[in-house]
Amino acid sequence: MSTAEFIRQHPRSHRCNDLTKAELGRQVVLYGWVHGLRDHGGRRFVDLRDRDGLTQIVFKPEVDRELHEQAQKLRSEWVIGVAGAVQDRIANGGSPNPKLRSGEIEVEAQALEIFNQADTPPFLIEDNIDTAEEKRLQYRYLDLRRPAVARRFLVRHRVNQVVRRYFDDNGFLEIETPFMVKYTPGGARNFLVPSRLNPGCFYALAESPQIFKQLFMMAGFDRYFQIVRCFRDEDLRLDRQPEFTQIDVEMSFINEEEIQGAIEGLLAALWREILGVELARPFVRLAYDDAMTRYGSDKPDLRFDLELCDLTDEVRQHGGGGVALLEDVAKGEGVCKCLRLPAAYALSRTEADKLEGFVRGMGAHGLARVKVDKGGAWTQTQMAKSISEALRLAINRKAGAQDGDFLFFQFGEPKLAAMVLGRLRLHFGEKYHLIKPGDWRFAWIVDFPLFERDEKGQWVAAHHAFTSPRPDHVDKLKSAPQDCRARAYDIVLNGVELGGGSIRIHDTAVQAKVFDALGISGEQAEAKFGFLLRALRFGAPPHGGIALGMDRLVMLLTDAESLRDVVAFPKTQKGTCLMTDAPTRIGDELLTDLFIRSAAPH
RNA sequence: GGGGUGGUAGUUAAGUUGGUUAUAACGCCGGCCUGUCACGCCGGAGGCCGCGGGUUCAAGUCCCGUCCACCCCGCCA
Repeated sequence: MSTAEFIRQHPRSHRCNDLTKAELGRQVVLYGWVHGLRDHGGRRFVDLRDRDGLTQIVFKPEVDRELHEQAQKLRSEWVIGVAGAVQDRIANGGSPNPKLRSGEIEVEAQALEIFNQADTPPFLIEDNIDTAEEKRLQYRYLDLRRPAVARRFLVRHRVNQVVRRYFDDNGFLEIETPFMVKYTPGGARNFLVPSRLNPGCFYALAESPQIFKQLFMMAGFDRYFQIVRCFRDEDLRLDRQPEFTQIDVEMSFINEEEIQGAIEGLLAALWREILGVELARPFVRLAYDDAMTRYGSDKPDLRFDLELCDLTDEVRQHGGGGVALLEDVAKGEGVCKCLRLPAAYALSRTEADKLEGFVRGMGAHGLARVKVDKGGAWTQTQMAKSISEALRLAINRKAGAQDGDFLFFQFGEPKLAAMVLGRLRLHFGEKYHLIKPGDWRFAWIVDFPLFERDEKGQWVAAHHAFTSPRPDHVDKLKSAPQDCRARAYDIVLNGVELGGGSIRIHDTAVQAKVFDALGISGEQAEAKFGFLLRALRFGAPPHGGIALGMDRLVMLLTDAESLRDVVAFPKTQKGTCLMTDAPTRIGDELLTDLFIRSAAPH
């Protein structure tokens, strides 16, 4: 029988996970891949797999001798169709398999069609394999067959559907924005697309729909969302791909609370429908400064304590306490921060020494530490000997140091000191298993600075140039930019930044003041964002929005270790696709058509 | 651009101070097996030790370079 004939005579009736005792006695047709084979001579078992699950097929010589013979030829990953009867495993003299949804039944084969044979796959199509990711990416279509991997994409699909239904129910319009947009310098690097029709000109691939979604508000669309691909030509990380998906949202006539409420509603719907978990709302709000001070991060993992403390004041009051390392802090340069590891978490001296290398890898100059002894004395390092008693006692008091605790210190540049201890905190959280599974700690990080200094000391927008300052800070834009706070917010979950957004500037006068504070001239602003500024003058509603990292969301919902696990065809750290070999060199003839000459070394 | 980890049968790993024929498990191939589901038993095949150079009587092992993958910093509003 030909494939076409078999499919015509035996159209698929079920998927592998559909069959349970409810279908006993039914004639069914299943299509799928040979997942496993067990040959007992007189009984041949095949585990048939499709995207949903497994069903056991049994071939019996007394039912059809020829079919039973044919089954001997089957091999892993062959593609077959089977028609037969659903039977009770126990009644057939077997035993149920509690690991399978279909584990109480099996299908007694009465017709078999081999649609395709298969080479032996380079790795097993099973959940718990230990194969290098390199190999898995090279044969991604095989990796995607593995049930644990496939499951993540079924969840990803569910997320898409829940998001669409939620926003539709709440009056949001889903409208696409262009991928090929005008290049604007600053921010993330853009991928460029040459314009054949406009020699020497390039489009940029949109790093986000930011400006377009604001223009939707000016168009009066009021509430917008989009599940949209974004492109950034930056270095990759565990949680960063050059193309990624955002759930992009913008609303008019609202404030921070309304946007945050809408997103909390969305996340609650997702957690309810995907995980069956009811989230407590509203989420915690945490000021940026508090997050940095207490957790050393603007995306703190709130599932465990081990908070940092700031010792800058103590060090200054005691003039550095005779510790050479603290002299700069005492003179007013930089900060002194401390992480206390309670005695309950056993850390050997060797392990403590090794942490030095761990923090140096993050750019720290070193890791000063002491061990607290009885009565608040310090031991183990030079700093323990040289410090004045007064400062030592002051630090013990501030840090709450007890006998047997370790204290780890960072001095100097505030952000680096916070980051290093923040990462050390995460390291301890992991090392001592302080995180319990199934704990979802959402938080809104608020009161962000409006500006930050770039490497040249220039003030730049911390979020982006259209972020609204707090109304009471507009007067300080020029005089005290470091004190200006933005109407911006990040949503953080378990130490992962899920997304961020802001209330935008809708007032041309305020926008001009922000540009002025950023040192952007009227002409520069006009050249870069002229169309947006013009739109502001034609009746812009108060508006604001947010974008959520959709891939990261799925990563958290599926407990994936990497963003690559939830992207169907991800790129490697060098931005290549191991399956297709993209990107490739392009010949001169083709480049000539695009008016491009490559300067790459050959 | 910088720091780190790794690369040995199809896969995952072991491989001592440089030494004779490079091991194992799983997978694969052949045979047996009527209730398995990580089936079991018997037998077998399978290697450019990432690539290039160097040291040496001798290199999977030591040295230099390079490529690839991963983690981190910078970068990413």
